[in-house]
Amino acid sequence: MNLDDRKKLILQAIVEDYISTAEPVGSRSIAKKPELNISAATIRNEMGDLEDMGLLLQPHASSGRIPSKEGYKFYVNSLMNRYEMTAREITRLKDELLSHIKEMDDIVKQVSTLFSTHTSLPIIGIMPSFDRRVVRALKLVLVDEYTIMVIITADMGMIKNKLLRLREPVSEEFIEKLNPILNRRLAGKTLTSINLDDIMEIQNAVGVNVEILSSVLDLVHQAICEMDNKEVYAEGLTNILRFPEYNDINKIKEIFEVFEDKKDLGNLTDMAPRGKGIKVLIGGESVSPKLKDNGIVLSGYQVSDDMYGVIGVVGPMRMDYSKVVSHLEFVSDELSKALKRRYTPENF
Amino acid sequence: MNLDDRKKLILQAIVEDYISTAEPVGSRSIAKKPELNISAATIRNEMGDLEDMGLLLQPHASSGRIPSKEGYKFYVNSLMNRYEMTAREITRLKDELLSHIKEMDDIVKQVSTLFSTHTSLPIIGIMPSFDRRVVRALKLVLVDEYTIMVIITADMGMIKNKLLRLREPVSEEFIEKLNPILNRRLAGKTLTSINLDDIMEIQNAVGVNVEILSSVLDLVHQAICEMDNKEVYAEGLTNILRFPEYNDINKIKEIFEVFEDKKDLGNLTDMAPRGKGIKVLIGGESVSPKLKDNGIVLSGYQVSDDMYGVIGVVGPMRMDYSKVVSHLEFVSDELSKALKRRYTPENF
DNA sequence: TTTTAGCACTCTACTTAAATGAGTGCTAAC
DNA sequence: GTTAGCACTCATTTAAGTAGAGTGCTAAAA
Repeated sequence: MNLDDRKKLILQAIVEDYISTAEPVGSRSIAKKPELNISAATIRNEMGDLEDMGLLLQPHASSGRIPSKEGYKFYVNSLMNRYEMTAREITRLKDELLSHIKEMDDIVKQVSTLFSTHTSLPIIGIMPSFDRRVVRALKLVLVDEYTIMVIITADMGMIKNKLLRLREPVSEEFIEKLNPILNRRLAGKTLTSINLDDIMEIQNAVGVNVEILSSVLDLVHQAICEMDNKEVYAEGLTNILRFPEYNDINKIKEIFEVFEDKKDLGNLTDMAPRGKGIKVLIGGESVSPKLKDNGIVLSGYQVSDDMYGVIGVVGPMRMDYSKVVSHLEFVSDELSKALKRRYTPENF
Repeated sequence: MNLDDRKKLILQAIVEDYISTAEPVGSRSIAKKPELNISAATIRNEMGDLEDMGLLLQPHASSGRIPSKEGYKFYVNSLMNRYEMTAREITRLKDELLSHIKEMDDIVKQVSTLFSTHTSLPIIGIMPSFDRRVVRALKLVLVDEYTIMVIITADMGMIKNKLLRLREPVSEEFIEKLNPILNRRLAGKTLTSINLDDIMEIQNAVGVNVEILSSVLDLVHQAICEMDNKEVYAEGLTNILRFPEYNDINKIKEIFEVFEDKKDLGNLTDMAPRGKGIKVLIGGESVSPKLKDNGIVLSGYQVSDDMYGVIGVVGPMRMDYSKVVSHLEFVSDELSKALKRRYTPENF
């Protein structure tokens, strides 16, 4: 798509006007801007061209124009000015984040909540997936005679645990015998690479007490599988209700359903940039058809080279991308830093 | 409040009509009912009386009547017929519950979700509070040199755990020394009764290694405090949007805010009946002012004599209390049974 | 060739008025 | 005490008219 400078200026003016007013933009209101010294009639002609090119839409014959999906995309990719956060804003945001984060284990959820109040927009936070982690140690603890806790320590200091309830009692000695075997066989593997074969092998290696061993191992395997589920937080959804595009109850229903189920939101992991950087989705149909009229600004945050989570801002398609992008960039960066600090080996 | 039989019949008819239609009820539509053989004019007179008594309201001068808050209360307490679930319904509900519950630890959340789809109403589930539990054992496990896991086993087979991240490394021996001391001092106490004094006492009793001990003990204390937070689940809130009373965006905002924050919902614990039985709240202002126009049907479910959680159904004040009450009673009962089965000592 | 002023035309949103109808309250008769 | 009848009220719907924002097109100006 190639536009001359004047068309670009006009498109930009229309998009920004529409973003801030939510009303279709007419030629006159653009002509009034002092920085553009063009008559309304000329702008009308240009608008007609932009519409032909698919960048603008006319809700009805005698109304102003609104940006089309393509129009937003072009704006975000080529026209949008970078919003520079003021020193004030930076301080405020930093304060908000730092002063309210209580527990490190819960940091992604908390940052999502705080950032949601900050932006008055819904925020989605996805925990880094555990699956690429290399198992450092696996510990079975006998809690009571029918209950074992599996504690998996992976690299980066990630720790997960799970309770196993058994049908038959086990003894302390059994656990103590099993522990070194499990560790010898599983340490050094990534969680995803541990499969039933490994488990079977261990079973064969031990030989004794087969019946109970197999049920324990089966549960360990289940536990491992469950652990690589990524957790998805969705915070501050009610904020979306302040937008006039959510005057319609069916729209409200749709978006709340997506956020209630959360399953589709997991798809965002594949769409966010791995390392630094921001991705803007104009229309979230690739996440869920119900998000087709939304804009989503995504960022990956990093804990280590091969471990990243996702944090994203959801709004109507008509959202202040420029501002959201800078703020999200900042938050995502702070989050990465905090997590790196937390999970860097030196800190252990 | 004393009503003659005819007034009762009329009030009941009005409430039930309004519950199913959401439209103000006129004298004629009541007069048409064959079981009442009274003319519309008479009914008008009676309606006037019922309005004077504060049981009915007239939205505007020439409209039909709707039940007032008092009207609903009277209906629920004195007029409502018990809804008997059909065999079909019972089978269906049982199937739904049994076939979908995967993990016992998560049962309350899952039952809430399932029951919410079943009733097409929002469900609130509150986990039994841990605070009355008597500590049976407390186990510190060294996960890595900077990380300890506290596992608390209480009576009824309840188990909770928490990670403690330390600033200084600790040794295996230290943990092994601490474990029996902690157990000796804390076992047999209820979680709420464990306070800083106990912790201080232990610290004095040990004496050595004071600095690190105090931070460990401090964290243990924190962990214990955190554990008696009751978890609140709120599932299927979007279901509320199908009611015409939620055509108003501000109403939607209000109720979603309550459910998003969840803090106020914790108040429900004090309002639910302890043992068997159902409590109906007409207007939830005692929970949160934002729920003043809602009806809430509550039930306690029991794990043991002194351990109960809450499950409740939220709807508009105009909801089918009769049906909801029976279904909730049934579900709450099943939940109690399942939990008792799970947490009964014989099963360990 | 490009830009602009002018004007007729279109379409929505708002206002006003009238018609509809559900439902009441009151009165008088049963 | 009950009921039929009737005048009255008020929300809702329908229709018509108006205002206003904005366009597209044409013809003149640059």
